Amino acid sequence: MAKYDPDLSLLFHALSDPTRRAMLERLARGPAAVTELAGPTGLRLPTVLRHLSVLEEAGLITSAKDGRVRSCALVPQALVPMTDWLEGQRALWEARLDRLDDYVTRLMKERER
Amino acid sequence: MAKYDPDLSLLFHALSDPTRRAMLERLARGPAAVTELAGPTGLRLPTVLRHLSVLEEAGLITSAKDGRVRSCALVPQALVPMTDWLEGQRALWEARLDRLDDYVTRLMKERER
DNA sequence: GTGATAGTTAGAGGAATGGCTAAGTATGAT
DNA sequence: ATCATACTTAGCCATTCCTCTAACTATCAC
Repeated sequence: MAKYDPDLSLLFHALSDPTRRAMLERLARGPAAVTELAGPTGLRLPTVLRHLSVLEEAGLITSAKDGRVRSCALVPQALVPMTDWLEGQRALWEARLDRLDDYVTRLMKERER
Repeated sequence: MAKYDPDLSLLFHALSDPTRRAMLERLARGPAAVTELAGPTGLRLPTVLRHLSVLEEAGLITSAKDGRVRSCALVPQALVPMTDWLEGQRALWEARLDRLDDYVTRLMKERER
């Protein structure tokens, strides 16, 4: 089992860091240069660059250099594999929740007698 | 910025490992004991236990001991914070995609003249 | 109580992560 | 040509992660 899906792992890992999520939230308002993304984080540039490369390797952002400025932007479709997986799970999990409800309900009815 | 939301970080981190995702997928088919979860992974028990505790600390599963067997089960609502965040982002990202489309369309119309 | 079963705890080791400084390169402005 | 800006690269350090072995505890079955 557990044939590993590098895509999902990279994606979930990329989102597991609050700094990176904050960067994505900033980028949701439009493309931005590296320095601009660094600003609110309080982190040094090399550190920020590492975070950006994690995001880029996960396919969540693209970046291109224009003159001496590197501009970063979201890759909108990038969330799809994750939302698909979560959606699939949610469906199954809720089915289980229903069965649990049934079970509890049945238990309580037993008690009432 | 980046006021950190430990919840989301724990959740995304928990899902970033293929072994843990496989365990969740197994649990989606119903509760299971530790040894049963360990089986398909090929990992040693202490390793499996560590994965389970990551899942449990993220709030994705619960476990309870009955006799000498520990039974693990999903916590169905646990995915909600993640899907909420992703849904919020998706909305913003797609808005950006629309604007990009607009932009490209406009560019192409300019070219046509 | 003996032995097998199902976890559990403690600890070690190597790789990956997240942060830094220091020193580089490339480009725009004067 | 000089200087400031905007990254970029290289390397260090502490911590966390994933996995293991070895030894332990707690049931259950005889």
